[in-house]
Order: sequence, then C-alpha cells, then structure tokens
Amino acid sequence: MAVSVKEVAAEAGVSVGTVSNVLNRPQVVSERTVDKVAAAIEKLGFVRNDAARQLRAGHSRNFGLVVLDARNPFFMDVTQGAQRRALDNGYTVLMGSSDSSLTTEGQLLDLFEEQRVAGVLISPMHSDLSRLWKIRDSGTPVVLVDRGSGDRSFSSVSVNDVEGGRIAAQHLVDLGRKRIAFVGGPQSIEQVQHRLEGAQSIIAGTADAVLQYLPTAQLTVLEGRAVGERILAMEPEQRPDGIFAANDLLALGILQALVMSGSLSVPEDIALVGYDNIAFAESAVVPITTVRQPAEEIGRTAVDVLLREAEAGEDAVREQFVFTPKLVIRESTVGADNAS
Amino acid sequence: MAVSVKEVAAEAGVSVGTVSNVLNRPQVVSERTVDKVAAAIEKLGFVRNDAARQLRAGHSRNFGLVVLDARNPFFMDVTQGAQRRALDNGYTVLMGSSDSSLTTEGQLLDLFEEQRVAGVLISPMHSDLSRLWKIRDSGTPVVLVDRGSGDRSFSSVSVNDVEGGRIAAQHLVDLGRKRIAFVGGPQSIEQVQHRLEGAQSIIAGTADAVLQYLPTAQLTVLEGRAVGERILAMEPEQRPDGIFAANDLLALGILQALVMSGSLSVPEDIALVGYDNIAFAESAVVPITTVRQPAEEIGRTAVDVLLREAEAGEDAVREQFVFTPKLVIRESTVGADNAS
DNA sequence: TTATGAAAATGAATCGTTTCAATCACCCGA
DNA sequence: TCGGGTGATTGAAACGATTCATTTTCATAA
Repeated sequence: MAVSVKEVAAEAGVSVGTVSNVLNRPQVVSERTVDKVAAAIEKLGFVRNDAARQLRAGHSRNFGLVVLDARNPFFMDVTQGAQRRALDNGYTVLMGSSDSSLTTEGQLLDLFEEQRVAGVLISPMHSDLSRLWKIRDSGTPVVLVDRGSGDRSFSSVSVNDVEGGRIAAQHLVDLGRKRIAFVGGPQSIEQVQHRLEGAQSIIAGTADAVLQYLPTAQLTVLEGRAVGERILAMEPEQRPDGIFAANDLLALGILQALVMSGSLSVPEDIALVGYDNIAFAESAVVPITTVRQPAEEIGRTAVDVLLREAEAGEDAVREQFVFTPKLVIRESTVGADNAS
Repeated sequence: MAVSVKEVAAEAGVSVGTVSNVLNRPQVVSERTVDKVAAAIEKLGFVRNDAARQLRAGHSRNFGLVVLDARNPFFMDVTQGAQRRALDNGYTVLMGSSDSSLTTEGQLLDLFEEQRVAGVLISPMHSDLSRLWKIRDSGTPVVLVDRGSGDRSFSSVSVNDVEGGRIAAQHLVDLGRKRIAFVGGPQSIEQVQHRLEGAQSIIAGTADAVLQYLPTAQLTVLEGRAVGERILAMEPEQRPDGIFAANDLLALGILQALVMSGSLSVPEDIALVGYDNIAFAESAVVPITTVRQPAEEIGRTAVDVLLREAEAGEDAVREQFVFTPKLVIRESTVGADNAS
C-alpha cells in the first residue's frame, strides 16, 4: 500500500540512492534530476518512512519529556516551550505524564528507550537517579527539568525552590501572620520538599511564628479542596492565618473551599500564597498571590541544553541553569481594599 | 553501543529467531530456554528497538492526536482520556496542538504520516477534509474528535454543539436578558460556528431579543480580556446584558476585564455563560455558568472507535457518537444571592 | 531398535532508508 | 585525440526485529 523510495526511483528512472540524495542533500544532485524525482514523489504521494530512517540512524529525532502532571498548566507551559524550541531544530517532543507515580515514570522511560529518543527531559519524582544514569550510560543525554542535580552529575534547568519557599513565607510573615501552614505533598517530590525547607528557614528565624505542615497525596485542586475542608473544621485558635500552598492548583482548591463555606474570608482571616503563577491564579475568585516560575523559558532552555549535549556526545559539559522565582502579589494576601 | 537481539542470542547460546520468540510468543519456547534468554537480556540490558520492529510491521503502535489548543484544559482532559485508554490496549498517543493554524495542523499530519501512526484522532480546523481522505485511503484510520462528520464518511465522536448553543442562549433568555452577545472565533472553527447557530436559533424565536456577534481571533483568556475591554467601552444602551462565550477561557478573560474595571458587575449587569466546564470555571472570581462536555469520555470513546477501525481494516463500519451537552449553572448567571 | 509425530529451535529473507565506495558522463586543456 | 578531473549517479551493504519454512530433538509406540 505504502510507496517506498524504490517505486519513486523506478517512476523517475533513477536509482534509490539518488532519490535519497534528493531527499537529504539536494545540492549534490543535478537540478534536472531533482525535478524528475520531485515530480515522481508528488505523483505517487510518497511519504518517508521514519522507522526505516531511524533504524539506519540508530536514534530518532524525538526527545522524550516526562512531567509530573500533564493537567497542571505549569507543565503545559513548560511543554509548550520545549515543543516549540525542539521543532525549530527539527526535533519533536513526546510528552508523557508520570502523574506522580514511580511506576508510570518507569513505564514512560521504558517507552522512550524503546523509541530510541535522542534525549530525555525529565522532572523526576525522587532523588534516586540510578535509572537515569543507566540511560545516559547507554548514550542518551538526560536533562533534569524543574529540579536541580545536587552533585551536578546531570545537566539541569530549574528554579531555586528553597528561595521560592523563603519568598512566600517571608511575605506572609511581613503581613504579620504568625500561624503559617504549608500545604503540599508527597514529600518524595523534591520540589515540594525544598519549598517547605525554605518556608521553615524563615519561620524558624521569626519570633513566635509557627509552621504546621498539612500533607497532601497530590498537588491537585481536589486535594486542595479537601485541605480547605480540614482547615474549616479546625478549632479557631489553632487555625492558620497564613497558608503557603506548594502549587497554584492546591491554592485554588483551598480557596474554593474557604470561599464556598462563607465563614472565613481571604485574605482577612487567612492569607493565601500559591506557587507557579499559572494563568488561572489571576482569574480566581480572589486572585491568588503566587511565586512565579518562568515555565516556557524552562522548557526552551532545557531543550537548548539537550541539543548541546546531543551534539557534544561523550564529552558533553554539564550545565546547571537555576532561575530565580519572583513573588507576584495579588488580593489573596493583600486584599482589594488595601491594594488600591 | 546499543545491544541487539543478535548479541542476546550469542550470550544465551540460541538463535535470533528464538530470542524473538521469547519476546513475542514465549509459549512456543521451552521454559528452560526462556529463562536462559531472559537472563541474557537482563545481563546485557537489552532494550527492543522499536524502529526495527515498526519497519517490519509496516506501522507503529502510536496513535496521533491533533487538538486545537494544548493549553486549553478541555483538550488536556480529552488527551488524558485518550492516553489512558490507548495505554490499556498497548498503544501510545502522540499529541500535537494545531494552535488553530492550518499550517501547523498540516505539519502535524505530515509528521504522523512519516511516523506511520496506527491511526489519527483529530479535531480538525475546517470542513475541507480532503487531506484526511487521503490519509485514510493510504490505510490509516481517522476519527474526528469533538466534531461531527456531516456526511458520516468518517467516524466521529462529538458533542451536539448546536444544542449546546441553544441551551446557553435559552438560559440567558430565561433570565430575562434581551441584548445577547456571542463571543468567539474564528468562524472557520466549526464548533464555534455551530454554537453560534444554536444561539441564533433561540434568539430568532424570542420577541425583542437581539444577538450581536463579537468575533475573536482565538479562543484564549487574552482574547477574552480584550473583548471585555471592548464591552466596557460600549455605550450603555448598546452594551449586552448577557454574554455567551464560545469557551471557558474566553469567559474567564471577559470576566477578568469586567471585574477588574469595577464598573460592571456579573451577573447583575451582565450575565455570562461559558462552554466546556473546565475545572477552573468553578474557581473563577465569579464561578462561571457553562455548558459541560464530557471531555475524558470523548477521548476514551474516540480511541475505542479507532481501535475498532484499525482492527476491521478495509471494511470498517463508520460510527458516529454524539454526546449531549449539559448546562451547569453557577453564579455568573444566577448570582450568589438568588442562588442560596 | 526403529518409526512417527509433536515440540523446539533455526536462519535466511524481509521491511525502507541511508551511506559510501565505485563507476560513469562529460568537459577542458594539452 | 587523449588524459585528467569534476560532478553526477549507482548499487550493494547495513541498521535490528520478525516471520516462516525447514531442520533438529526427543519421547513414545510399535
């Protein structure tokens, strides 16, 4: 059914080698022949078989990208940035979501290995990078996304999460909040861990401020809503007056629960800070103060690094990019009244 | 660098054919041999080369999915549903976003053809399906997603958009709104066109109700905000008192502009209805009334249909699934006061 | 002991593209 | 007219997994 170079060659009255040359290095082929072959391709509707091409090349022109949660707009933005930059260099990006599951993460990596991707971009779950070591040893470059590589053994493009945690906590403290809650989890996700650490460091250095940790199983709106319910059910004297959520989805969920109840108001009773600055944080019931990460730029940069590593091969230099997060202040901490 | 079946065969002391059998039909191989081969695979870290496998098979085990906008949570949900169902059947889904550009849509289809995908799922831009005909003629099944196939020449999984438009407009009319605005575009997107038609049919049948069309170039939050500005700038007497936005992103943007201005309130001055029921519609400044589409189910069903077509080959039966949309009423039309 | 058949294992051919050493065509200067 | 050189073209080998017709092995019945 499918047309192959062989048939194109027959139609154009040339050899298969020539057809291949027309496809890949037209400058070495005479103009007349290029035209003949182009006509044959057009006539027969020939489409290159990428599998055969890859087989010969030994690897594909796809990068594999593993994100923690495809439904989180933050990761969609990262993906978008990566996709575009890759496309500009003749590569495509296969995106998979690990959904914070180690098993799924492994399956995706299996898949990418079978597909012989030209490189792996991954926002890994935890600190055991042995699987990634193996992949790189087999010749496939790996770049960590949204997560630093402690020992610099991998290239990475990340944001300083500890600093992000500090910024958020400091902001709450500056507003005079004393009973701060950190919402997020699982702790096995390093980003969450670091944001918590940052917050802890600020609270520890602040007189009579206390930090309580409200763990969640995932970083979703639904989990956020559940935490909101839990907060509503607390005794007033132990209820937090400032909440730092590990991402905007959680913050959105918490906000929803609080607002729907009608008994607690944001930011008067509870000030709320999120993380990521997804587009929807701005259009929330109460626009959410958040810590901005340059999502698209992270994606773009990660692909750039990967391209360089792929280019360099064996003796590639590891690069560490660390962006600095920025606080975006909105009504969920400062209130519309105070703001204007 | 990479280990091939040949080396595994040597290590295990068997032939390559046997290794392949162990991989694909272990039941025809003696248990002892299976163990030997498994040990060799483990020892050498062998990973199947999918390109070679595909080359032989003539097609891959990937489906290609083209959505209109990867950043729209609605399509992410569709993708998620498709991804999961595909994975359960041993397939994977390559997702690409056409970003409402015909050129990009074409590029993605080129890519999918080169990759010899086992099937195409597409939310096509316009009604010229000739490209899709060609793809199907070459033996690759095609299923339209979120869009019916007028003449039933393609299988499709969609939602009745005309009905959705009717529901939304009827709701606004029932609330006593007379000057209705439809926001959305480009009209080349059939879904938008149909929703508009539905709204028109209701308005046409309602005494002294008028419909004005506010076109947009895309269905994004940003465009929505621009429309919001435009509405704010209108003379009060020609300003709409009810808005039907072609999707929730637009609605969110419009809402943002109106609320930020502080001069017009929702729903008192303007009632607002969106479309899709994305998760963020519920957590908006004013929770948005919207028309729900069963996103994940659409994705799942589409893959089911594709699997059946792929199975059946030539003489596949075309299937048309049309879901019925449902109105989800929230404060953007009914107001918190009236609601409780 | 030998014949018989089932089970297991083999290995060559195949998929479609790319690469590269070898060949061919052609022009120019001697 | 011939040799040398350049540019264009050729065709066979290679990539790695799968398939299938063939061969080998082995247990059992005669």
